[in-house]
This record gives sequence, structure tokens and C-alpha cells, in this order.
Amino acid sequence: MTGPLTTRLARSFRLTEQDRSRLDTLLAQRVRRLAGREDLIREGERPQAVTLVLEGWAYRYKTLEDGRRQIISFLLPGDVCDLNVFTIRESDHSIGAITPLTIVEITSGAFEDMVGSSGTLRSAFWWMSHVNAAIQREWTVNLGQRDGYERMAHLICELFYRLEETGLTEGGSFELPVTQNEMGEALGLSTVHINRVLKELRLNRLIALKERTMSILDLPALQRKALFNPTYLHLGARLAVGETPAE
Amino acid sequence: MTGPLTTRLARSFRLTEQDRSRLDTLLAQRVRRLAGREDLIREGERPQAVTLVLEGWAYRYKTLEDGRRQIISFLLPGDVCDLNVFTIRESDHSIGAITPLTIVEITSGAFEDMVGSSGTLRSAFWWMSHVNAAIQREWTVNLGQRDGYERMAHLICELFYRLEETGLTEGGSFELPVTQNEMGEALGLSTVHINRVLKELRLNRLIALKERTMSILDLPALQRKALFNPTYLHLGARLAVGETPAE
DNA sequence: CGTCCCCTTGAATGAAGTCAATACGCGTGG
DNA sequence: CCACGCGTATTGACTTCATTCAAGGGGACG
Repeated sequence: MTGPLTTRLARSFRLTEQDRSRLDTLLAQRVRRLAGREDLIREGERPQAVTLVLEGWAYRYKTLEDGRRQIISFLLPGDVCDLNVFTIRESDHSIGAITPLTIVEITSGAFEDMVGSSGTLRSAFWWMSHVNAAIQREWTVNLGQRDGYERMAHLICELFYRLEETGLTEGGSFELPVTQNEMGEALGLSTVHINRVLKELRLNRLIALKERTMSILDLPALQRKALFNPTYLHLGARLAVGETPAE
Repeated sequence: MTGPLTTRLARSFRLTEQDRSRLDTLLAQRVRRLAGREDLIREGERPQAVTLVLEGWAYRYKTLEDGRRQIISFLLPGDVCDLNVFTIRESDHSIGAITPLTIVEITSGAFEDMVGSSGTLRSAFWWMSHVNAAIQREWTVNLGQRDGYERMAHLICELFYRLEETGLTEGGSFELPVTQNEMGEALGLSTVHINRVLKELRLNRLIALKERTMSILDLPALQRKALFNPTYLHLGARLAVGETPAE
């Protein structure tokens, strides 16, 4: 019963037994549980640790002065928040739990020790950090270029691939613990329009969605409509320490 | 005559003479010059080095299969591309020069040496990396929540603050070597709409723009309209090695 | 059993896109 | 030297995508 993070890293990196046990001890320290809809970090606070998500969903968000809110990204099991946040005095955004959440908080020192002791783990954490940045870039593209229908299709594809990586899908289905209002805040669309777009995706037999279970009925077609290209997720990198990324 | 990068870092970090000379030697190696509108890195290519911008503007962009293009971010003098790109097999986006460009390419080894030899420089580069991520998040907010007028106002504020940090503004003015079409690709708006929004900003006496010179006539008012909060740029962090970010 | 949140749908409105035409500066080649 | 083409900026008219407003239904929970 390896956790989502180990599962994920093992798909892309050749972890030695030692790496795995280093990870395991790290993941056993300072475990915290939060209730759904509780904030983990709030804008303006000082970040204290590198945070890892073990179970549950969370999101980063920012609120404008007039109350508008944008969800900036979703944090899924096996995701890390910013590495080396310690260079930052105050957080520029908040992180909130969507579902009940299990996280691990890694101190600066423990993190340094880990990446210092294993080149593979160091690469692995860098890689995750890059993937986060790449996802954020793709969200920029999504909001800037795609219309509502495409945007939603793209988000569904992204979530599917990311959850698949940690074994959290069943066939073409996954739990989507997010309200339509929140989807709107993530995609820059009104709740009403989210509803209509979902309806259309259902009518076109691309997805089925009920009771928070999203089922993808035709992934290739969905990807086509979304102009989805999974390259940016950098899946299955399969690199170990010392290896050049070539082969 | 210190370069933009040193200027910028010196504002936020207490650089020793040794740090400065380390930076200088690094910035003197492998200098490359590119013509305007030339690509630096193309989607699908293998990233070879950490790139630093010394002079000129560039942008990251992604192209969808049907030709739509989104500019993901602007790279200004003193900016650094992704650190530790070496964990990535192929780039998920392109980087293109806007103006003629002077850059430095830092090899994996040289970079490791530098951050290994100075804790302050290590912090400084992490900090830049975080700021990049924060800017990308803010673009997500910008595209998701603000309307065209606000979006443009926000972009102008951001560029002003970022250029100001490296001493590239004159009073409230700066060179803006970007066409209206490109602004549209950055803000997810049509060229025509960009034109109208700029016109309105001029009518409201918030900006003046001619011949690629942007002048901000009323920064407080512009910021108010843009709902611009500069926190995310993490300006003036003023940290040195060993210091906790507290004080 | 009422309240609240979430989902759903229709109708009216509005922000931004598309299409189209004009203008301007610049370089190039006849 | 001037004509032409090209990229950029500008503006008007029309269309479309998405928002807002409004109302109703269903489930969870006190």
C-alpha cells in the first residue's frame, strides 16, 4: 500500500529501496488532517513548510478586493506545494481544502536532508515543481484561448491524467468533489454557464456526471474537442540520478 | 554599470563582493545574441541550459493545433527561465525574442557551482523562481476574473513594477516593444478589442501610449481600476543567507 | 418542516469577437 | 523617385458567446 506520491514518482523515476524508505519516513512526520473547506494557508501569512498532499483535494485561490475569486490550481493526492517557499516573506494566495485532507508538512531542514541524500529524489521533486509550473502555464492558455466548452473539456482531461498517474481513476471514471460554482471559479465562467457546458458535453456523449462521479465516455473525442495535448504533464519521465534526460 | 539582474538582486538581497563577482563571471560566459522575433527554444526541444535575459524582451508562448496562440509570460531583462530544467525531457512551450536579445546560457554544472558556493545566491535564484510562479498565477487570475479593460490595466501595472525593479523606467514611462496583436495574445483578447481598451484608458487619462512608449499618467488610479496588488511580485525581499524571512 | 446549498433552465442583457474598410509608416524594387 | 506591398493601428457595424436575472426542484441537515 504505497501512497499516491510514491506511486507517482515510481512511474517516472527509478527509486531505490533506500529512496522509498526515505520517502516513507518523511511522509510519516508531521501529518496533519483538515476538514473540508478549511483553509490551509491564507494570503498574507508566512509559509512555514513544504506541504505534501496525501489524501483529498485542495485548491489554491486568490480573492480580488471586490470579492471575485479565482481558483488557480487544484492540488490532488501526491501533489507538492512550492518547494523552497522559505525565500518568500508572505504568501500571495490562499490554499483551501475541498474535501477532508491529509497532508504532511516538511520543514526546511528535513527537505534539505532528503534532497541532499538522494539525487533521484532531488530530481523527482524538481520534476514535480516543473510540472506544477507547466500546469499553471497551461491554465493560462486554457483561460486565454479556449471557449467555455473547450475549457471544461480540457480541465476534465487534465484531471483524468493527473489522477490516473496516482491510481485514482477507475476505468474512465473519477471522483470530482467540486461544485459547479467552484468549476466556474477555476475556469473563469459563471456557474450557470458551467451548467450549460456540462449539459452539452453530456448531450454529445463525451462524459457522464452524476453525484460527483465524472465518467469519460470517449476520451479521444474529448481530447480532440479540448485541443488537449498531455505533453505538459511530463508523464512517465523515467529518469534516475546521473542519467541525462536523453534516452 | 551593473546589469539588470545584479541591480534586481541587490534590491532584495545583501550581496557580498564575492557574490557580485561570482554573478559577474557567470554572466560573462556563453553570452548569446538573437535577432528580434527569433525563437530561443521551441516546443518539443530538449532544454539545454538555464537561460538568463540580459537585454531585450522575450515571451513564452504556446500554440494550439488550430493556430491560436497564447503568450504565457513576458521575459524582461534580469529574468531567468526555469531553474533545473534538466529534469524535463522536452519543453512544453516555446520562447521567442520580441526585440533583439542578449542572453546568457548557464550549464547545469556552472549553476550548481554557483548556488553551492553562496547561500545568498541560492536564495536569490529560488526567490526569482518563486516570483515567476507567482506571476504565472496572477495571470491566471487576470484572465479568469478581470474584463478586458482591467486586464490591460493590470498588465501595464505589472510591467511597470517589474521594469522599475531593474531601473528600466523613466518616471512613469517605459518602452513597450509589443504590438497590439501580441498584447491580445497575452491577454486573451482580440486585436481590435485591445485597441478599444487602450483608447478608453487614454480617454480616461490613465495612460499615454505612442510609438512604443507607454506613459502612466495616474498610477494610483490605474492600480485601482486594475485591482492591482503588487504583493505577488515579492519586491524588496531583502534577505541574506541564514536569515529567516521573518524580520 | 423550513432553510440552505446545489443543480437546472429560460429570457434578457452585455462584453468581446468577427468582418470590413481606412489610414499610416516603412522598406523594396521597378 | 514613386508605386506597391506589408504590417500595424484605428474605427464602425453586426454577431455571438457568456453573464445576469429570475425561478423552480431536489437533497441534506438542524
